[in-house]
Amino acid sequence: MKPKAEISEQDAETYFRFFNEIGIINQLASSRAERVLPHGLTISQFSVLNHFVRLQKPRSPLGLANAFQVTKGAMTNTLKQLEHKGFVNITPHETDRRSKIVFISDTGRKAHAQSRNAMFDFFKEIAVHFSSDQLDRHIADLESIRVWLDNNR
Amino acid sequence: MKPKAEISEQDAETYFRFFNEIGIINQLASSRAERVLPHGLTISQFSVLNHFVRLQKPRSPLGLANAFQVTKGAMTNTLKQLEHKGFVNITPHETDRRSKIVFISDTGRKAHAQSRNAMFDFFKEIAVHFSSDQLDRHIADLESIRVWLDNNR
DNA sequence: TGAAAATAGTTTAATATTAAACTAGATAGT
DNA sequence: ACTATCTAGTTTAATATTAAACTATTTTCA
Repeated sequence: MKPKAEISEQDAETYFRFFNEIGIINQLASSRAERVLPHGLTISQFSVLNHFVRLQKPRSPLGLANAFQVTKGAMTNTLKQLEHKGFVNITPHETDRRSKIVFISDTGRKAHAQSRNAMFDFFKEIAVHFSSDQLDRHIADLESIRVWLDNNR
Repeated sequence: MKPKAEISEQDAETYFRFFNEIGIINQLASSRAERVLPHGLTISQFSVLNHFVRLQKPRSPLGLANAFQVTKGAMTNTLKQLEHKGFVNITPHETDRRSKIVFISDTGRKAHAQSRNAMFDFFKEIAVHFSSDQLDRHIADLESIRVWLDNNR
């Protein structure tokens, strides 16, 4: 049995507001980001490109689905669109014929660079009002909450 | 022309991570909350009930849509389901025949009370690891970011 | 007062997502 | 080696959402 802390109505209100603010920020920031991204890229699609540019390694569809906490079906859809746009190459796995290997293409890299510029512009606008230091102060807590939620779902 | 701050790659990384953590937290917390809510209530539906219990005043569908930053169409859908479950009453506006007035019903209040208990249990689990004070420290900044995003979309 | 513009709500088509069923291929235990 | 189980990926049906078209009223103002 999991331990439970006692909390007051006040406390509950705080938790509720916290998740509420998070929900609205997510909605507003996502729709803004998708409006500035080129080639009709969604956040999901951009995230996959970004993953490859940062990690510099191919990955299976399932590996990507796990990395982004989405279902395999959702990743099938995202990859289908990236492939259709020519931004990733999908090849069969050498030995395991159930599996596939995905990697970013050269045009994909270009699209990623453009996307990053667009995001930069958005961030610059934010930066006028909220410094990266200011946001950085929140990240450690956000991360540990995210990890806890992930381990306790 | 909007002013833009100069930001570094590092800074951009911070902004990106911030919104990324927010996105994942939102996803995990929402799905967890919807799993514990009774009567198959979604977050959207619960939020509407919660609004009425806190504010104690009827409201038009459009007023609700604006309060929750969703489209009128989305609110039509949410209200249709709440009405179907018997949790809200929807009556025509006395004088303006384009408009409607929505208010929570008695069974709606009961469902809300149950929902609140379920949320409480969830919050209690979180509270073992993250105090309301700890989360409270983030709320002011989150709120001002939310407000800025809302005014600058 | 009458026409044009605005407002409230619904409907429609499109989209991203999930859970669950399904297919094909790999692995493990007897 | 055979069978049962597991794994990778796709497909399907359902859902919540948005933007845009549409209907019905109300308001504005010339």
